[in-house]
Amino acid sequence: MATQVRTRFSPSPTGALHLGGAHTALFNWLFARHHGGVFILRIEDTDMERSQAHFVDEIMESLRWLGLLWDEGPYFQSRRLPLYDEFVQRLLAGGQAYCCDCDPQELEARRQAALARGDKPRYDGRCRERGLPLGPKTAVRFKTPQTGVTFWHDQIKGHIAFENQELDDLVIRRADGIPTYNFAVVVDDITMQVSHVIRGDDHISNTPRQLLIYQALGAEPPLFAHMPLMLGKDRTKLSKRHGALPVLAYRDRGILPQALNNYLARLGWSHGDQEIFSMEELIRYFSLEHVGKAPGIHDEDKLLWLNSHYLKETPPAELGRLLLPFLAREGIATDDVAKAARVAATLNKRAKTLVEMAQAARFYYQDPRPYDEEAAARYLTPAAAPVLSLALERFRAGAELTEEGLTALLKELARETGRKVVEVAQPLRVALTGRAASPSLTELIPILGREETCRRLENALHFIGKDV
RNA sequence: GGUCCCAUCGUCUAGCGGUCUAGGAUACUGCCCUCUCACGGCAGAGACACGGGUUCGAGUCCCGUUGGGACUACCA
Repeated sequence: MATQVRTRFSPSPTGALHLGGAHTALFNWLFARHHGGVFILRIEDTDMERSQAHFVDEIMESLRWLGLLWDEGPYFQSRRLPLYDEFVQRLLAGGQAYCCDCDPQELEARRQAALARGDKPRYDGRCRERGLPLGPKTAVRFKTPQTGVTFWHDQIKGHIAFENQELDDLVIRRADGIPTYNFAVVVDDITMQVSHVIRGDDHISNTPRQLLIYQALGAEPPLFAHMPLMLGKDRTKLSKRHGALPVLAYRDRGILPQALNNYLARLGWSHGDQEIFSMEELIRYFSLEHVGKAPGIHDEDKLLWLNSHYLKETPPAELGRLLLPFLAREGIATDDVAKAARVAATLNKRAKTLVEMAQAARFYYQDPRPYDEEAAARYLTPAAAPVLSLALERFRAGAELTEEGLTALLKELARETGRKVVEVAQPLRVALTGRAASPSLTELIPILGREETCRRLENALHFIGKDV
């Protein structure tokens, strides 16, 4: 085994990077970083039909956004074809593989028939001893030992063993010359000197086949670690149907990368009772020993909780900068980072995502009318007019726009109109924000400014039907 | 169907034979704080799938049952 830790993340570009892929990528990245090793990105694009270049870009953009930067690659399997051929030749020469000209369609029909009969659908090895030469219409199959046991010590699951007789002679090189997954992976992991293969446990049943190929090639296999899968609410493999979106969709929903990393890290891995981890802590504490065996169900609520935590932790200046594009998407065009920062500081305890925050920020930038119907009906009543008038008077007269000053003002207004503070605050709130719930008046009024505050109070008085 | 993997609160998990009348987090409920909504604080409810062993002693070890999942391609 290589002395240096080398891990790889090897997505196939047949779709966007989803949560499950990010989970795998994160564990590989953390393991490499923890050991001061190398994290490799390899694109497994041997499925020419379904692979698309733009998915490669999207996968890389997703990883960059998460901060999971790779040290080597991206390598593309489609550009390493001669290498795979070389290894195929070695197996062919050693009698560990053979050519097969069985018709794929016929094979498929036999497969279906076996399945229908309730039999195990496996290749019957009819070309095994025919000694066919490599031709344009021949595939190459691996000669799987028909007896014996193949086993390994999984770094997460422990001892796992398969009877070789359960396996059949898999195709390692298609008739078109393109290697298949199980073969290309082995050749790549050997030549890239991968030390630890950390992947989803849906690959467990591929492992014995790969191990047998390492053996035939006389190469020492890497260590394997099969991590539990992420399941949807219905406990089946996570997919789009579960609302498990591509990584970039989480970005667009206003999820912070740190929240997603923290969430993904804690799914399947733990460090005592700790829930919140900085990337540095994750790197420091991560270990395969503390990765659990049981699959985890994706829990959107927990992600949102972590996101709201990080929203509260992010410094206002940074938050303001992050908020701008989300404001733009709400139709609020502004490049005033300083104001966005002040706005964000009043909203970060009240929002779970940047999208929510941008929506809640609307009143800071736009007239609050039309008022929320229910709120207006309840608070913008003739009975509230005296409060609004008096407030308007004070603001015009230069009431101090500081938190202390405004706190005092609210109390004065209450005393002078003979009401409770809440009874003056709510009409003011609806007049200024259009809604019955908002950040504190004492922090929102200074941001609105004197002029705008007065204008909104006048508008509210007009709304009630009282001239100013 | 076959092979393989898995099994603690709804969910994420701590637990590596005795300290477990099972801990934390989230979600939920109630109370407090309070200009609203949040935040925060406090409290509550909520789990070792079942059955056999092993052991002085089992959530922790073994076997079985049940349940769930993955794989079963000239996809990856």
